[in-house]
Amino acid sequence: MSNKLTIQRIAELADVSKATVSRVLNEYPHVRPHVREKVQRVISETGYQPNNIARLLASDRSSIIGLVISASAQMIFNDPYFPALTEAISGGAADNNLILSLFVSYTEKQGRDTLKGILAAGLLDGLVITADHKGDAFISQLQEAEIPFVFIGRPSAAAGVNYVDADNVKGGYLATSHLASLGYRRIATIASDQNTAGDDRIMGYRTALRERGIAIEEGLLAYGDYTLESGYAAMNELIQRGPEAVFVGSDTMALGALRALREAGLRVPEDIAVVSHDDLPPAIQADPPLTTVRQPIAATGKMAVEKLAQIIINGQDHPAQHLINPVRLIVRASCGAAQLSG
Amino acid sequence: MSNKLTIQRIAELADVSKATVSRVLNEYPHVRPHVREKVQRVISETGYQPNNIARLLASDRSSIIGLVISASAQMIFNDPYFPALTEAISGGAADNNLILSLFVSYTEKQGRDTLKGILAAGLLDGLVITADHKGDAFISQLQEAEIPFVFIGRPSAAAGVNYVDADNVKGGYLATSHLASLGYRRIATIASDQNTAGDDRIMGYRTALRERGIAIEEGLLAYGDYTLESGYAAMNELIQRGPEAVFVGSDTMALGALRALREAGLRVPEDIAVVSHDDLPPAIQADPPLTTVRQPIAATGKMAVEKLAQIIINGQDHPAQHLINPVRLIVRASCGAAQLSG
DNA sequence: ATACTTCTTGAAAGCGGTTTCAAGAAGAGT
DNA sequence: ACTCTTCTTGAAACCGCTTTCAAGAAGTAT
Repeated sequence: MSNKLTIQRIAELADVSKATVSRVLNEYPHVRPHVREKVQRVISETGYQPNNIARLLASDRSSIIGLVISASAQMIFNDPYFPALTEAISGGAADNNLILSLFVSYTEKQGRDTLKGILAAGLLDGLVITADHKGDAFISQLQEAEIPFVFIGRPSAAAGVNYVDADNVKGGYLATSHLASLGYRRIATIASDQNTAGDDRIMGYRTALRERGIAIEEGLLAYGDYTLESGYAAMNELIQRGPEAVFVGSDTMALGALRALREAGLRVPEDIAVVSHDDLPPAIQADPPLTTVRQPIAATGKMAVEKLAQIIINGQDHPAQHLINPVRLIVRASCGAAQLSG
Repeated sequence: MSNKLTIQRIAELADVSKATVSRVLNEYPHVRPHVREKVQRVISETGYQPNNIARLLASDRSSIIGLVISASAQMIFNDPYFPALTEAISGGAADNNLILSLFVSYTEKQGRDTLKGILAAGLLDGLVITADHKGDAFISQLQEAEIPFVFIGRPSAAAGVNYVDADNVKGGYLATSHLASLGYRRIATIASDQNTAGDDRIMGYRTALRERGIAIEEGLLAYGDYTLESGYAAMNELIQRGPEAVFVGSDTMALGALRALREAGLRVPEDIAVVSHDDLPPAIQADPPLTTVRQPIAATGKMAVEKLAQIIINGQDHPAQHLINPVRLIVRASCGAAQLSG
């Protein structure tokens, strides 16, 4: 309604055909420089903005991608991970001239329904999927719909699926090795068995211990679901086992672990060292500040969108790509390293 | 591409014209029940889904609404407020058959640019705007574009603007009155002067004190920006003044305040009582659990979308509506009430 | 010059719906 | 039985842009 200008009007003003205006708009070759300039002048003078909808209809592309977040409410609201990721993806979409639509669901079943609706509507060019569960149920649905998609976080059935992930094995390895190198031997871990990130971090943990010839004591492995509460509960369990150090699978769970330790009268790092994972704001705010494995969330989000944009334009590549982002250890006070060296 | 079915094909199968199929699709009257059923049968048998884009082009409506979040990264990542709100709006959009697009910006200037892009693209039917600043700059831009919009949180220039907000004055009033009724006299507050929510809560605070005949001591007012850190800093300032109680403008800032108190060796609620605002998860997780004013974030988000949907369909109403959601006090341990009564 | 290519360009045919318009069918009133 | 309304319905125009196709213009090789 605000936009009375159509391509037809511009064509008239520039004294060419609609087709030529369209060519200029889409930067096609085969337009004489002289004509191209004239059209561009008219466009900028009038402030003409092509109608996207019409464009989409004619070109069979919407430039809208969806971000599907399927995770428990607990997790979405208490761990800054999802906000951080969402923000990165939002920015990435803007950079790629894509509109980002957001779909949030709390359970796997709800996620499937949401997805069904999205796919049926057929408005989206592609999807970025991220879930706190293994989410394989989504994959067949997506593949059937033949819509381009990229996962964030490796799905457990990853064959043929494009995904972007952090190097979680390395993350668990770095954290654990760091603790081991500081001389700790009884190193516990609080991980998650809900998704592959948790599995991978445990694998890194095991590898690090094995490499150092430290026997793995299954009683030193506890599980949480990324919430502060679960970290608290898991730590309380572990305390019985008298660990010297603990690698916690997320900053938020580490906050819970710290609370459990404080209540038990244990000092960090003097009585027990803590290293966590993610390096989100809580890590710095914690008392003591957490030594943690930094995960490049912003880069991950951006890469996912870029990969998706590329698939949308060029078609799926074979084989599917698995993009793994490097992680690195950020040393703060909770591991006791500063204390030892200082 | 997956969808080879067109309205034309359905028309052929049902042995009617495209126009009639369209009428059935849009639930228009003047179609014989018998014909309507036949068409519906064909539609459900084939699983036909009308092409949205085409629909939009023809009907000049996109069914896409935007959510513009303009707030500092600090705030978006550290306060569950925005995730909670986003989730509610996402759900509300789904309920109203609207697609939600997300736009995040960190600064007011960036927000204006984002908005400019959105408006120029002309793809959206309406916008929900929420900002941590007073954000009035957006309003003229929106009004010029003649796009329907609803604010969440009262903009300072609210005339003629539809908005949904919590009853912040009441929030400040309830919190402060509660503390006063428990016998505290030197009641401090940590508020924000960045947005109207903060202003309103302070107003409620002042009113409550005035009503009880408690003199207002300007030194007992400190300011924060909704981050944990700012709550910590503000509390440290206030400690000098020896308050008996403090009303903190958000749960997250209260967490910071609690830390400052703990470090100062003050016990909550024995040495100083704390009441906060929002009742988001941190309030329960805090130690001690926070007495806080519950703000119906989910309802607010939902109402905003519904209001927007209504404006999109029926046009702007005059005068603009201001929807204020009630708040209520949730009593937990941090105010000392339980202790007194138990 | 002549015959081919290669460029440029506009006309027109979509894209898949919605909406207008007119006409035939059915119902109402006298 | 006849006229005037009100229902139903299909044909066709239209939404605003992209893309195909064909033709005229320009450039090149003989």
